[in-house]
Amino acid sequence: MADSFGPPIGLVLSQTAKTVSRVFDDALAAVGGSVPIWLVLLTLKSRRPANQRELARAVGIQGATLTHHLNAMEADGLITRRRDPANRRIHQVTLTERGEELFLKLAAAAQSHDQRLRQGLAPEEIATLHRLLNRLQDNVTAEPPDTGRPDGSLQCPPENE
Amino acid sequence: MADSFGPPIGLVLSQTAKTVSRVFDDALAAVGGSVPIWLVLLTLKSRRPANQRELARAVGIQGATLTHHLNAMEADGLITRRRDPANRRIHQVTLTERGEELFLKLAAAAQSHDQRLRQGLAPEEIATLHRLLNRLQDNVTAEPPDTGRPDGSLQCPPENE
DNA sequence: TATTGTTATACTCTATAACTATA
DNA sequence: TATAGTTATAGAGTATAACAATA
Repeated sequence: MADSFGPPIGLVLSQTAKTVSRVFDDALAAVGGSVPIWLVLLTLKSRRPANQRELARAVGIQGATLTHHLNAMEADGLITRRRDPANRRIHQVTLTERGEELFLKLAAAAQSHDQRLRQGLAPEEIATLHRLLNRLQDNVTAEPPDTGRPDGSLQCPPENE
Repeated sequence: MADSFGPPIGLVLSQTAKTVSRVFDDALAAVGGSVPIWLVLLTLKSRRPANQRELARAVGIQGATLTHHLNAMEADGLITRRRDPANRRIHQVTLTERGEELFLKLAAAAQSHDQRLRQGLAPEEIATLHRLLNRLQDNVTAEPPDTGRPDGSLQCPPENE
């Protein structure tokens, strides 16, 4: 593993993300939210997706998984789903007053979390970090080397037991 | 959120980690493993922890969670648990032949994954990435700012080295 | 009583497959 | 038949609380 130069970056990356995510989870939970809720609200506010599939894709989850979250959010009075009169298959997702309020709280928590993360880092360092992280993502999404799957479409017969 | 300078790094970090982790998961699954299994095997091989608590802490999970994984791994014939004659409370975890074999396969997959990740990145850039990621982790583990958790518990668990 | 680990239970996030309803 | 979304089900990973065994 430490073959080329140093510990596996994948390991460092996932451990860092795990630690940081837990703190973020706690911060969002402290004001009554969660990461999926935050991402859904953020996407609704910032991107105004035309339908749920688009929303799911933007959040990075499957449609059924999104439904799962939307059910909970609707039960909590954060959103409403109305059918589009023009195309009644489409459910238009809208934030309620409570949803807007929670969005603000979560946004504040997210921003505070981000400020904390940025402590002691110069803007150029942040930019470098972005660039390097994007590079990792590109490395892994483009051209599968051998064993992996590119976008999850192919199912390599696993040698699971 | 894009208040200070650019998109939240926490978001970029978690999205990158998610994408990269999924590819890594697939790579490990393709040879019959998983991330927790890999971390357990790797820790056993590299650190020879004295007991399960130490192992759990090194992997970054709770003791009960570790038991969960060890049960599955023992059922799969990857490890054995024997009581330490000197202190019969302690279960000594040892890799079986199959465990050693799987370790090698997972190590190869992990290394291949890591090489893929490093593509197009100079050693200095990798080093910079490590430094920046560690900084993020430190920022988040040291001195909690204010937003506590609802149950009032303290948040400084991992200490993942 | 303290320590080590297990069992029982449950939660969150995720996914796939089958289904309903529209078009 | 194709598209949008839901329901049903499942599985992985994690956690807490209560417990047993040992010291």
